[in-house]
Amino acid sequence: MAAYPFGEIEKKWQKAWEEGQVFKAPVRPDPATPKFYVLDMFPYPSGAGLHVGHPEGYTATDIVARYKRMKGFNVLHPMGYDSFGLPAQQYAVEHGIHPRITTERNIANIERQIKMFGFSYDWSRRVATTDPDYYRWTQWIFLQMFNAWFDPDARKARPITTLVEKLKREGLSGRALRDAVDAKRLAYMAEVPVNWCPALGTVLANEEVTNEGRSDRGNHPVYRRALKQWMLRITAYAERLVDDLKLCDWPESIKIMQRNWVGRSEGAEVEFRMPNSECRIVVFTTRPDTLFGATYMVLAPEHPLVEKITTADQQAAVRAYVEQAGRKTELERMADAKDKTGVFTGAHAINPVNQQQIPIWVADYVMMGYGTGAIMAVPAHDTRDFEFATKFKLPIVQVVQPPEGVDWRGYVEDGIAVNSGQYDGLTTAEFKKRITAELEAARLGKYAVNYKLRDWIFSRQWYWGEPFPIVHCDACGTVGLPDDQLPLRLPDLDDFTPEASDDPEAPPKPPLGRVKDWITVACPSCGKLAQRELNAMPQWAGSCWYYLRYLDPKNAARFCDPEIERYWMGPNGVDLYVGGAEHAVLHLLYARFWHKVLHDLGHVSTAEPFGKLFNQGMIRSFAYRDKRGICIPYDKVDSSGDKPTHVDTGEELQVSIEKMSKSLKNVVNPDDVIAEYGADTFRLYEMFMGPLEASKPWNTRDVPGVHRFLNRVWRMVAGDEEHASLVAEGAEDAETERALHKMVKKVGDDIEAMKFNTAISAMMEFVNVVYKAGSIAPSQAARFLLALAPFAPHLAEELWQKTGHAKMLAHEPWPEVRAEFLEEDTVEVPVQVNGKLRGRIRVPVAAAKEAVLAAARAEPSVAPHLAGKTVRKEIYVPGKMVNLVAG
RNA sequence: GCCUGGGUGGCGAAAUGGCAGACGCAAGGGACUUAAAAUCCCUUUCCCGAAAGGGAGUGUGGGUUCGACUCCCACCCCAGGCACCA
Repeated sequence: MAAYPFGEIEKKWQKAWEEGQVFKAPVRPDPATPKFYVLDMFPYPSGAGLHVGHPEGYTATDIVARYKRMKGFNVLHPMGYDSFGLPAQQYAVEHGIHPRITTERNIANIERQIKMFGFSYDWSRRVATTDPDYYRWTQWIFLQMFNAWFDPDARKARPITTLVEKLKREGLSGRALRDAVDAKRLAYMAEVPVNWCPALGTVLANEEVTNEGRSDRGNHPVYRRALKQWMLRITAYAERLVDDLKLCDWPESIKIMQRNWVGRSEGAEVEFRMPNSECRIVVFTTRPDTLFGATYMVLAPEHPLVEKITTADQQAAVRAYVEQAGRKTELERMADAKDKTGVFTGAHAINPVNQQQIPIWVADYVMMGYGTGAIMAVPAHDTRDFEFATKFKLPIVQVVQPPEGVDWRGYVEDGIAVNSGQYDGLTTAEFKKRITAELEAARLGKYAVNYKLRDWIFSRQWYWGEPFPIVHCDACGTVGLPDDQLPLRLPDLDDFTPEASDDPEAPPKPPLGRVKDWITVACPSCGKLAQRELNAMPQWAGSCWYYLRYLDPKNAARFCDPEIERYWMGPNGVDLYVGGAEHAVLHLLYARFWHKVLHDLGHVSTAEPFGKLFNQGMIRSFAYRDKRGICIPYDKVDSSGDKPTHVDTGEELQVSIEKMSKSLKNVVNPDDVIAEYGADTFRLYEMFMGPLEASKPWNTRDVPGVHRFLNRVWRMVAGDEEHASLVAEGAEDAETERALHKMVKKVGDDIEAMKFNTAISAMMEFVNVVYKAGSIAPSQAARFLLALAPFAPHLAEELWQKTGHAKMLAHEPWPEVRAEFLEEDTVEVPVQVNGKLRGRIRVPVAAAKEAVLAAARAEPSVAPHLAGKTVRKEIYVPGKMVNLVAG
């Protein structure tokens, strides 16, 4: 395909933009100029480099950034790297290469790739989470949390000193005071059950554990085990994380996912007493109205009361069960969900509403981590209790009357109370309200809210993460480093392997523990020898606040200057944040949490970090399989016929659309596409494929289509050996001018609405109009180039220069749209008879209804359909449609 | 099981109460060329028909409306998320 010289042009303008610092945002912006902060989710610099999914979001934000600059905004459009993490750590373990080296290498490669696309990033603001100048402030924010507590009265975080004062006033001092304070910090240590993999020597996240209860990497056994870990008190923010979603202009589906993740539910805590025992079992229930139907109770295997209440003759069975349950990972417990197991403790509890004695069981379908770790079981109206009761032959008592024709067994919706004494006849809602109030009055229960959300396990036993700025001192306890000792740098190391062990009970030995001259340090508080914290932070840490560092990346005195923060973040935070939906919950929830802590402590001005969020869809691609199910690479597929066939054997192949992956041999490499067609074509293709939010398949066959369009633009403006340019002085044509205004308006509106695919088709239509007309005036060509520039910036700049403009177009104003060019004198109106299209009439825009209807009835293609019928109803939607209802 | 999206030509898609298939790909035809590539022009939802024209048509079945791809009800299929959360 003969093509415009994209390779040369793209290099030329990328160099010009970089050397001219064309996209550098002002360091001290003028508050009078409106701002726009458009942000991409920064990538993890993996060894595989960019895939075609990355530039999809980056192109979209680049279009918006370039457009907003032309509209007169100060645009902040930065890029950086989320460079701590497990892959570099594992690579280091396997190849003995320092993760810093591989990380630097990978960043260099991915940055080279990103720069090929000509994105208008302000590279002077680049950050990497592994830079000591960056993680210094990650550590500083951690210390902010360590030195803060959540004041339930103020519903916000406050400095820990306010708690110390308060507790002192209450008479605490010494060790007791310290323990009480430590237990309330936003960053605290606690013994929690974790997925412990002794062979890897680290704790694993749930998603790193397979269904078989083994490690995703290496297939080593994983055990459930209680270990002392750093925790962040995100649960204190559960309510605000849900409530403040109303401030976020986000896709509703993402908000729903976040709400579900936090999982707020309202109900009551109810206390069950036991005969002949002081023990009391507190349960959480969302259905206090079903108390009369509670026929047994269940404790989680880890529940502290299990041991105390189990009777002698059940001791052995309960112990065996608890021990076996403890060995299962959370995932195994879920896998066994269908088949309920459990053991009777021999003990009974008293149902507070009817004084009945009901048996207490232990079963692993009750989780220690949710509610109180104990439930009242109402088998008639809870699916799980129903299954359990059926299996173990426990009584099932109806207490809710479902609507006519619905079986009450297993009915879990609302209904009318029955078999509930004085409460019979109440609706579920009324009953809940009354019983909760009465339990509260009798001191047997209270209104309660529970969340699925758990506190965030924040430590990892690996090397390649931010070190905790913490020392452990025998005399002073856990002490944060003073600011002047930050950053606490990662010490160098030759062997990154966490100490592996076959013994699941052996204590963790993080790799940092081997750096003998690093681990001991003078306690910042008392000066005696103390031990550094040996764990490192998880990968999420650095990405929780990077959008703030971009604002003021070189500031050595603060994480960000407050005045600069107010300018770029006000009033609603980041104006546009684009990334994949895979971060819908964790990254976005964690970042919101950190932001709220910083907000409470007065360090940032907004309640929410990301005002508007947009999720790009996943780009997948075709995968071809032969009869045996073996994947065939693209260069072995012949798709010239009706059905794809194998180039060598001619065998017909099965096509499917899948995620790109090496094993499916369907990965498209951006480098190859750019080499063949150029970056502008790549950008345009990804934006033209379909709506940004939709998941769609990459189809290499379609790429030449947009490339052809760019060639047409080139020839239209510059011509080539065989074709003269269509630009001609004095070619101002009214039709072209009208088409141009219409196009500019549509492109502008579509960019604002993130509908890039239809913006591109509008530009294609305009070029088709010009080719039909045969010429275009210079001023029209110039305005067309301005509209094209956000999408295909290299080509636009080159043609802009070729048409005699000395200054770059990057900061030219967006072309003006004038209403008089959008209006037409006459309009074509379709005419329907009984809702069926029969003809079209052309009428003046302002024509009266009667005149239009008369013209419609008279239209030759319409009249025959009315012959012999009475027109019963006439509808005219001005400028849109006529419908004649006849019978 | 629950919660989100989505299902429109041979393919990617457009239209979100008012002309279904814009724009692009692929395919077919034509022009240019010794030829090919590139380029330009035309055709292209399906069925009946030589044509004019007619009929059907947006996953399936109902409904609301003068009018439904669009709104409502039920169902089927695909993708993503959650999943013993009491």
